[in-house]
Amino acid sequence: MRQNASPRQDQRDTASVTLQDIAAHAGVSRSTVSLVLRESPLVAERTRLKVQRSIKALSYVYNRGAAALRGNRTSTLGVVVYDIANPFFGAMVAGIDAALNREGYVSFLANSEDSPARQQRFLERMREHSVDGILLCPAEGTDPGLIDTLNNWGMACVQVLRHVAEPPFDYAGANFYQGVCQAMDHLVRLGHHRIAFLGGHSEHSATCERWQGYRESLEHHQLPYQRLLRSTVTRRDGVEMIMQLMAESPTPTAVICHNDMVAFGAMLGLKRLGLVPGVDCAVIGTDDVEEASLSDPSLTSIATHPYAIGEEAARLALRRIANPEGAREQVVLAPRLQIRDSCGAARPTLDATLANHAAGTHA
Amino acid sequence: MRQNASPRQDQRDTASVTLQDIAAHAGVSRSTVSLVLRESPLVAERTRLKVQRSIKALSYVYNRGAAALRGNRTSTLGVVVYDIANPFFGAMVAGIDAALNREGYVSFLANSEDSPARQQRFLERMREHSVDGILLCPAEGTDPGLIDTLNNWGMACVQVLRHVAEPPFDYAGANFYQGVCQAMDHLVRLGHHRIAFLGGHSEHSATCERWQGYRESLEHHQLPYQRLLRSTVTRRDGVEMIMQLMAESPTPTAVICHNDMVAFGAMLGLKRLGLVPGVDCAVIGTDDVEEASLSDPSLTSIATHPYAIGEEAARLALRRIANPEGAREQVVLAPRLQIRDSCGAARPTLDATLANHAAGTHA
DNA sequence: AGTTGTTTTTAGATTGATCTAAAACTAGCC
DNA sequence: GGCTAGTTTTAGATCAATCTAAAAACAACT
Repeated sequence: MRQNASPRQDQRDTASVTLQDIAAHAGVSRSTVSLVLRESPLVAERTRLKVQRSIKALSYVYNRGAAALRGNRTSTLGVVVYDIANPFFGAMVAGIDAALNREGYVSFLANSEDSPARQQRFLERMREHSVDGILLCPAEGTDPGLIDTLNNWGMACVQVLRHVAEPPFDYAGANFYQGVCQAMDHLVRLGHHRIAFLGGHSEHSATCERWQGYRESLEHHQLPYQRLLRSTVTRRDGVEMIMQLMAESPTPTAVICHNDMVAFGAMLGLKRLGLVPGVDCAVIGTDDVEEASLSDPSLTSIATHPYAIGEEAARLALRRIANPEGAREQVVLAPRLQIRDSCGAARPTLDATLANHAAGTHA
Repeated sequence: MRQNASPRQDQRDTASVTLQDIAAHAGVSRSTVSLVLRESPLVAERTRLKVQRSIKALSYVYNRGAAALRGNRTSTLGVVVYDIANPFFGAMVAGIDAALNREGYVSFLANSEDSPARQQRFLERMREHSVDGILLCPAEGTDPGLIDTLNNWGMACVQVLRHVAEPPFDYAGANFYQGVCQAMDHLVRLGHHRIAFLGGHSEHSATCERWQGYRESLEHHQLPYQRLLRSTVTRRDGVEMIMQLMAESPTPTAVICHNDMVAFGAMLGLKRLGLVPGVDCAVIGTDDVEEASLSDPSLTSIATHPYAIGEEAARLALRRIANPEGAREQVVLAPRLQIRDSCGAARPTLDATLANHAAGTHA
């Protein structure tokens, strides 16, 4: 390919200008050019400039594949989420992308659709591509041993949002426990006594933490009413669960939802029943997605900051890659209760409505 | 690394079992093993089995980086979107992922945030990683020459949803023109005469196509009322635009929105004004995102099938990679008008409302 | 057995960077 | 000028695969 090195033909196989070519052009060795590229302090200022001029002149393109073969960094990362169509994950991926971009890293993305088999296939492919690390939102049913396996494969692995492995692991997520407690405190302060919790997959850490927050809060405030409905976490589930609850007796006066999708569903369900969210029943969501401020009524939500979680997870992965044997870290962001209209804090009619409901059931 | 080849130590640097090792174990040459891996018909059945047994026994991992260096396929693709937090793009990326996964390809994802500079940086990085192709939703303000540049770089480039280049190019998207015409026809059939169009960035192909559909449809149906509001395309924009329109005289009796987010905003704006979407003003969205069926009222929407577009775009890219000189293709999916409650088709009160409005203004 | 024609297999070069260890320069000093 | 110490530069091996062209194995014919 090099033999036809006519001086001006940079249109087709521009792609194959190599270190050797630069070296020849600048009158130095291949090794020197390599050092310049990697900004080594070893090379003298004069040669550095000379080489950089040649690099420009020949419009050289760094071949990361070749570099990765000899070196042991690919500057690539794998990202696994289980539902990329969910705007929460979209925001998280945007955060990951921004943080990696700053450091010259680039990421493969896979959507596991919560299938451990799909997840496994992707991870094996990542291994073939020798990524430096993995950001993993583990699919439901992921074997806890997977994290160790990944480490043995020589990839840094940061679990995000959910975790499945045994304690010393890298993790980035939100403090869901604390978030639910804040929401509970707020509702109790508003005078609610019958508070239900809607949704959650199964025994995931992220679900457990929320449920634990709910249960401990009930205990702490000595509330006897307890209603915890498990389900998948779509808008549709929200509709169905609220309808079920409202058919029971006594009905709850407030519900906290696993995420905002469920909360939107719950509000819609209330409307279908002719009830007013925030008046007849308070609704609090989790995540504070953009739509929360624009729904009717606007949704009170436990903000979990997906973009920031993505950034933190990416940064942690880069730290682990730089120092594989360092102590494992857990980055847990504090949530913030974003108060809006759906929990009725702003409505004067609420108290009366609550009193009404309460009268029908409890002493 | 090979020197300490103790027979049983497969825990740490398992990662470095190489073709050479397999060859030694199976008693054949490196070349033969390579042929087996690539499922070449040249190798005899017996040796093939023998080699495959050795591959299993040593738990070999294919090194795609090394293969890419010598060969000329990396089995990787770059995907550029401008807003991954938008569920529409989430669904599209899920479609891409599914289609690539089937063919053993894997994709780098970048979020350009509609910045041509960010987009450019990512594409240069992709070039360094020598991806086989790019799926590009061009950022606003992308230089039309970019597509040729990418082709000169030796990457297949498929534009998705928007296109900026001169005619012979690869593209996958929806027929937005046709979608808007369908919506217009439907509204006219319901008796609407004053139909506005809400939203659209600037001179993107995807926006132009919609506006053209709107304008030509007005002409075709000989409707004198024309109101086309440009804006970014968030829920908030929908609120603002509908409020502006409803303050004018005459007011529209129906609006078609650039996407579902704008439509949700428009419905919310109507409610804030004390009006009922689908009764006082019909609202039609575009995309048919999952939430459309669950809003209040449920939203009539021009379904554009993002998942399918993603799949088609990925498949087209793979075709182009297999045959770089083949004729360029445009895959344009037909939209389908998903009729629900927000355009009032189901409400008996609509006609009266329309008559009412019409009386106030026209002959 | 020798020739021909397939079918299999292989040695050795190649891809484009990095690494190691040594060589080639400097400058400073006796 | 010779010697040391420090700074720059470089040759050559290396990473793990693929490719090319030729060799080896085998079968089928005279």
